[in-house]
Amino acid sequence: MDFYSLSDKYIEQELGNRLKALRLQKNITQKELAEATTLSLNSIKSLETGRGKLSTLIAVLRELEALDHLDDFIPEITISPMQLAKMQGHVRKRASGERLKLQAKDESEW
Amino acid sequence: MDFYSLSDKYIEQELGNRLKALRLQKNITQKELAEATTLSLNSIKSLETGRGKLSTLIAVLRELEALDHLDDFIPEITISPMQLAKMQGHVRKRASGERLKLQAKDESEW
DNA sequence: CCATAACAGCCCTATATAAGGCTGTTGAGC
DNA sequence: GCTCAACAGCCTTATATAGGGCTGTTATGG
Repeated sequence: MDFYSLSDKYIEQELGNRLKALRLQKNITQKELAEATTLSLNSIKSLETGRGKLSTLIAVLRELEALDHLDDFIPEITISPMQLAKMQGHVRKRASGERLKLQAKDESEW
Repeated sequence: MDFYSLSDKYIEQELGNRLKALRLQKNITQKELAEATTLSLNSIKSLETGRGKLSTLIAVLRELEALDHLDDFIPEITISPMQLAKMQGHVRKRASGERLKLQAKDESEW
């Protein structure tokens, strides 16, 4: 699946669809999920349409027992000994110096 | 990494930290990232402290070229031919019938 | 050591999500 | 086919995030 060819909105909706599919696979109702997470039914419904906050997502993932792959998603950056040596043991805390120019998103609808 | 033993807040913060590390690895400033995503500097800063919306996260991941692992994170549910046969070709659209009881979160601070 | 860009953290206002309720639709089980 | 729980969608109010600005701190390059 190549997400880069898809719009942000589409990805959000797809994420919502998958959360719903995950819930149904476990045969849990939206109401039950709301109660288990102490969130409102509306928040669960919104999340399954792709909207919502990070905190909502994480609470739901925990209840759906789907937090496991968070590590693959946004991996912890591990600095190899070689890299660390090259940086003389110094870990960068700010971006600086010459950088690639990122192109800003244009006006076209995403 | 066992996320289930960690609080939601901690996980959110950890996620923010990793996004920041990812950005620094690419030597991009928060301001550059804000411009590239057409988000505000404040939104980027908030995201890196673990707060924010799903839409913000996805926009940033796209710019950091980190959308790839979204699939592993919340995989598309693929129904095996055997399962599909067991369900007689019917895909469940609602939770129903007998279900496990989920325990609601108690008052203790997460 | 010095100058400065990168960043954290606060402010205020605009906007979107969260919560709670209510109505209409539909799929699952009988 | 019927019934009713599960769900979608809309409304209102409360709350959190987004946007923009400003100040103080500090990592980084010179």
